[in-house]
Amino acid sequence: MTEGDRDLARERVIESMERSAEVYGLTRSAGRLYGVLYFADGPLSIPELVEETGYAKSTVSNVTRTLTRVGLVRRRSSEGGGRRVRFAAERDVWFVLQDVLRQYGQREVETTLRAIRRAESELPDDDSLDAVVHDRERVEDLRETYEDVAEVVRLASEYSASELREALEEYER
Amino acid sequence: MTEGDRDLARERVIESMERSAEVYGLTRSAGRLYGVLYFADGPLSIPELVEETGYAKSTVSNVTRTLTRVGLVRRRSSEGGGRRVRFAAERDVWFVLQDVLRQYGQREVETTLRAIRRAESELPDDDSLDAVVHDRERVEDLRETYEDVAEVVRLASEYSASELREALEEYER
DNA sequence: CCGCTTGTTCGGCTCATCTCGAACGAACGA
DNA sequence: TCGTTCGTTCGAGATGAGCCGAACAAGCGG
Repeated sequence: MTEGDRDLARERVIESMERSAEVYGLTRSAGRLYGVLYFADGPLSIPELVEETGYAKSTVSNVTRTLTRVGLVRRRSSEGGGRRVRFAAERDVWFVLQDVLRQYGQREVETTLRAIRRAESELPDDDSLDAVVHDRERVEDLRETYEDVAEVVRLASEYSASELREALEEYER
Repeated sequence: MTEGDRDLARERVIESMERSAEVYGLTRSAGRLYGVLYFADGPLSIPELVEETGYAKSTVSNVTRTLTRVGLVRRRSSEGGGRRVRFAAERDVWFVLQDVLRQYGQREVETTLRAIRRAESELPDDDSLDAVVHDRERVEDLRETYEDVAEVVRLASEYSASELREALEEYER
């Protein structure tokens, strides 16, 4: 029966989305909801998602909100005049990953970089103390690496996946 | 007093390491332990780490093990013949990030890719069913993007931070 | 106006995780 | 040999997150 095969294949992918969601700091339920929406024919309402996933209505409501907030899902409110809210998955996966890169990667790296720079500027200038010189070197190393990383993340979030791939494949050290 | 300033600056950086640790799926204590080791003059033993961080001995024991397992810390066992175990931070931050990229990023992406490919091959060939064609397209899109991503992660984990930066800065679309 | 459906919010339950203290095994020095 | 120090392991307590059911607000149709 091909219907069962299709469901099985779909289920496999959705399960891997559950795992991915955890990696990105979301819940497994968020991964599943996104997966169901990803394969859905059109936007789905909350009751439909409840039917499809088995989660409680309140869970679906909360999770869809966070999914919407982080940009993985678009909220198509009240199409057709009804009060019914419908959700559609952002199906461009690279776009989603770019968003993660910006919202998590970039923010995280730049926050760290700020902390490092601030620490560096607050270190006393006393070059006679070995301990201070020692710390200064350590912090400097950190800063240099993080500056590179921040720039890499920034640039990476501006290219498409295939462009990135090309850029790295063409690069000769 | 410059001693206080130095401690403050160090504390700032360590706190940002605590946050980073959380992002990488570790605990705050792991971030702090790593930070203390990062600035330490030499390898530290567990009692010294207890003294420095205020954590219980058992906590330090457990956390240092996971830090060692993921490669952020090296275990210098029994130097000088003593039973005392000493820990040293892997101070090359980019090396650490590369490891994260490989162990988490690459593994995660490739696992997902495998799941997608498997799903694709298990989808029935029945082209008369719209639903199947529909799913096949969806899965194909996923696969193409993830193939690019997997390659990008693989390549990225082979270059240094500055090389990566250069590769992206030089790239003209 | 009333019933029905939809979506949100709130409190509570469960389960996992982090941390601790205590107990234990091991090695070293006196 | 005995006491001390070090590192690991175990069970327990606390904290937080995820999920649920119930109650509530908001529209819509009869």
